[in-house]
Amino acid sequence: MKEKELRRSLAVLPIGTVMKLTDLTARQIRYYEEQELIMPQRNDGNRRMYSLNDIDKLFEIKDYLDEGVNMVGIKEIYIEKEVRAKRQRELLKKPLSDNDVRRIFQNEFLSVSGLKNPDEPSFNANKPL
Amino acid sequence: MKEKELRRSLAVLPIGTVMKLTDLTARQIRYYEEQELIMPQRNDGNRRMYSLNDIDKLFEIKDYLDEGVNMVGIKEIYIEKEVRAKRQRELLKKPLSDNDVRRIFQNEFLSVSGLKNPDEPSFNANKPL
DNA sequence: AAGTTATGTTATAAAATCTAACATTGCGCG
DNA sequence: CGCGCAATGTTAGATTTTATAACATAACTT
Repeated sequence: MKEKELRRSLAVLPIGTVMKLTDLTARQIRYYEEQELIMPQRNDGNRRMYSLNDIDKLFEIKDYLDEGVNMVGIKEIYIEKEVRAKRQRELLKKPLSDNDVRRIFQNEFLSVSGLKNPDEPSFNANKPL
Repeated sequence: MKEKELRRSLAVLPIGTVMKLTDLTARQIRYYEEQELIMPQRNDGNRRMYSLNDIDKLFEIKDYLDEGVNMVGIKEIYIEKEVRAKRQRELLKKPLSDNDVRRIFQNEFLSVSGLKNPDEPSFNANKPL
């Protein structure tokens, strides 16, 4: 699946196409970039070029906004996501120790039972960080 | 797989992107269109917009040209291909009669044995049609 | 040698995008 | 209520990309 990942991350779409696909305005798309939610590449002439992954992310952003999450919240969500992804990558490298397994199991259990996961910082979009 | 087909046929790429992906010049890409080998869509502003299928086809065209096939030859190849595809679509609709099966088997046999397939018209790129 | 094919090159016009600034709208809050 | 900020709209002017069309050319065919 390395091939597919590469394709999805190829920056081949100009902003006009992205507008049509996502039903967002250029202003919105550039604003989300300003907020560092997406980082499109630039071509030789300084035009923004987007990948399919960028498209996916824009749809996600749209959904979050519809749900009432603000920019800061969305940023926070992606930071968390990245932290988790990195942790996951680490796990894939080294096999788990018994201790890791216990810790992971405990976290899972707490999450499922509806208790607060100590790893998941509380977050309120309307209160400043 | 209907979803994937749709995505592959979505016209989302401007010619600049296609140039980079295929390593063809704009002149070449437009010329192949003039020859009716590809038919990109146009956006509201009359700019050509290409799909992933178009990209695939351009790579194929490149390969044929490298092999020494000329435009007329490539056109012929695609006409044949389309005929076959259409026939295939028909087959998928109605179950085969015993006669169909025999005929198909025989054609397969002739092809594999290196004999001329009566269905495949002889074609010489350097002779006029 | 002349014609044809595939491609290069150039000029001119139109469309798409960029940045930056100012405008507007809706919402939380003292 | 009225202020302030967040998200988005709008506009202007510059730059880049693409379109069409015409003419040029190199390599083949005949």
